[in-house]
Amino acid sequence: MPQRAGQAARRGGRPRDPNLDARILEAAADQLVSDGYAGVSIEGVAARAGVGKATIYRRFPDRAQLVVAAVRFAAQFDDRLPDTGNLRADLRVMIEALFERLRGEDGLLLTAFAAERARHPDLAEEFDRAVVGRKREHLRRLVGSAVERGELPLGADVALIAEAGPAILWHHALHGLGFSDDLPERILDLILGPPRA
Amino acid sequence: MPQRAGQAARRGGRPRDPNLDARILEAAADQLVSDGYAGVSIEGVAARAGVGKATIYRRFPDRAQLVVAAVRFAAQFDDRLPDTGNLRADLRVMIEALFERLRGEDGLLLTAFAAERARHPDLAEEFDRAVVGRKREHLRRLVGSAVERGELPLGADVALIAEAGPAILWHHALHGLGFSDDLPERILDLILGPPRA
Amino acid sequence: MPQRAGQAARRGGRPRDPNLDARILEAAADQLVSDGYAGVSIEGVAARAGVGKATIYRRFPDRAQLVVAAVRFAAQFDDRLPDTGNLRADLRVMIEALFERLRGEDGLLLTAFAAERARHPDLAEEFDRAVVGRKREHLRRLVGSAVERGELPLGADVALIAEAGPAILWHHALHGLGFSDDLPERILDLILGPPRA
Amino acid sequence: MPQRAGQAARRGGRPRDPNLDARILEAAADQLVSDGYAGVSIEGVAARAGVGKATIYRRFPDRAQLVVAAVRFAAQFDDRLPDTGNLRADLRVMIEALFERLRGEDGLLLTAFAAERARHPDLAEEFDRAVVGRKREHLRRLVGSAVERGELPLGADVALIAEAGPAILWHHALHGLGFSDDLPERILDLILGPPRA
DNA sequence: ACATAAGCGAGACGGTACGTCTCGTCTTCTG
DNA sequence: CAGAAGACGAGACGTACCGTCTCGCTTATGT
Repeated sequence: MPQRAGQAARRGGRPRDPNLDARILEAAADQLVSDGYAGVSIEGVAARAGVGKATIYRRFPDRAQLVVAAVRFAAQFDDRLPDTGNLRADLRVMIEALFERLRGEDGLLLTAFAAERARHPDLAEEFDRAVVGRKREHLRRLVGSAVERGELPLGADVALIAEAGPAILWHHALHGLGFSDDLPERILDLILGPPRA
Repeated sequence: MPQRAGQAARRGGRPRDPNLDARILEAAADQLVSDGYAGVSIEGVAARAGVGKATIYRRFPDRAQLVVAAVRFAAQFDDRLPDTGNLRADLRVMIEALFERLRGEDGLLLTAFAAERARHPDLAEEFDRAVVGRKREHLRRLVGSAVERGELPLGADVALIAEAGPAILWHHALHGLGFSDDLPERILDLILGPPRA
Repeated sequence: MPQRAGQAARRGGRPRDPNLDARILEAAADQLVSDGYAGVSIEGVAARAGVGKATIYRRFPDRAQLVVAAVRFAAQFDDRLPDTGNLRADLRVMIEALFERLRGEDGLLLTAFAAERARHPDLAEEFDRAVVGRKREHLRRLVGSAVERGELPLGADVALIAEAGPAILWHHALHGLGFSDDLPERILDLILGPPRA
Repeated sequence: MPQRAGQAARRGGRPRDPNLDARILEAAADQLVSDGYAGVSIEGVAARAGVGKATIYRRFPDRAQLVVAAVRFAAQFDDRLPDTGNLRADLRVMIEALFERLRGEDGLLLTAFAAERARHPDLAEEFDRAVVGRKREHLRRLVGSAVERGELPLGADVALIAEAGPAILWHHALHGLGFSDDLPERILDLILGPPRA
């Protein structure tokens, strides 16, 4: 996200060209996918976007921030959060959404980004709060409600059940373990037990 | 691991100074922990170790290899692989080993390194083959045997059960979710069901 | 000198603020004295003068012109051009004027500027045409008239006699040779011969 | 002159490649002549010399120093100092030497350098001591001897006569006044009087 | 009175060059 | 030969200005 994004802070001066935000982020995302994080040089992005270096530095203080923004931009996290009252169904929707992301085009982007989070805890926090956190909490709520409804036994480990799906999917992504089509269903079977006949 | 490690390939001349291996790897590990992978510059390591650059390049062809070696060196992966015939017990040993590592001093080193694997597939492969792979396969074997013994139902998802523990632990480490003492046991409960009375 | 100075070219619109001319030129002259020509950045001058960059570019097409104007402004070249019919007297007036300038406060400004002329021929031309040229020609005229009047012999080297004074003074300034009080008179003695009893 | 030129300061490490000194200075001098001082960019010189930027910065701390060195390199100041006992003849030799330099290929180089001296008094001093000073003193000696020999009247202004020639020549160079063939002789006539029949 | 037109502070824009840093290779000298 | 020291070509880093170009606003003039 470009610096000074929402603030109406400007008093004078020529306004930033919003088209450039997109061109820069696209270029950065392209570079990230094709050459990895190490290949995202500011000079390269500037050249690819047809933009001066200063125009990038005006928006992003350094490479890491640029990459974070590029990830958010390229992999628009606008997923709907399901809540039908059926735990297995809701869980399946959420797990499949992440599954599709990770095995799709955004996969590389996301795993490249996952690398960055460990290095920059502040960025990680910010990203988590804005994107991942929402989903984590929703998952917890879904599982919690299921316990209240009696769909799960009373002593069920809500937190762990909510976490396990994403944990396994990310583990696959980060270790290149492959994404066969039945993976989401297998995960559901593992954490909820096999579907009742 | 230094190049030409065991081979008796040398014919004459001054032998490599073995103290330097350690000094180099320590310097690299320090650097990795304090500044992340990007902070591990060959020049920096050379300076910190009081060594010439060529002395490093003589042992490691590039940064990635040096870092892998440094991680192996710093976090000696010499864990015993348990096989008592009791799945829950064996699993507990392995999960607790990883658990202690990740929440202990080596945690930062390992997560820093895990971050980089996504960025540098070559590095990841190299590390997996040498270190992680062995354990992954042993876990699979343990679970497989349990099915054969009847300790687990016939249709049990061996691969997923073997994976779930490490996946959840790494997820905690990479997302800063905390390592309360009961986490290993909760994981066992989740993937194996609660212990039989 | 600001572009479009006298022309009544304007038909409408807000008129230029004349105070700004002075503020800009003062800022530029300050900068020139303290940091040399290389230190005169348009952005710096704009900041120091509390003015937008465009306001400068509206008046001066580029740095060189701005600096020339600043020098003229700071070291007001409004010297009277003497013509009494007595060559030695007239020459003395002109030489002493330059002498006082070079050893006085403006000396630094002028030598700093003189240094740059060699580097920036455009700047030199512009300055010569506007400032130095007038005096050079006047000096030539004075010497020429003296020949016509018979004050100097017929074969006298008018051009060289006119030049020699400034040449020697500048040589002193640029080589730090000092400005003792009798220097002007010694110069007159050299190029005109000792005064007749 | 490259930094650390004569000192035997090195204890280890690969020695500087002396060929590069020449290639760099030639490139810089070329650039200086063809595009003026402003056209001497480090990047340009590096490219033209087929050399990395660091290789230049290792030798010269900045542009100015590089240019000074290039001037010294390109315009080897090895002139002979004449002393035949005939003032006019000796003076003519020295004045013609400077004359030829200033109107020849080195002229641009030298005037560009003259600019630099004003900015960096220390460099000026060093250069003067090594190159210009020798000639200045020799000129003074020549004129002084002429007085002693009775070739000049007893009250003659030795210092000024010695100075006038270079002063006028440099004045021509710095103000682009042209170098017609008879200039040296005219200067002699002015400061010594016309040759005796 | 009110459009027209320019001046103005501010600052974004595509560029170029700066001087610094590290890469991985190479060359020399000392043990 | 190993090792330290460090030069080398390459090229990215983040900064500073260049000269041009919008912005929203202010200030005259000319109808």
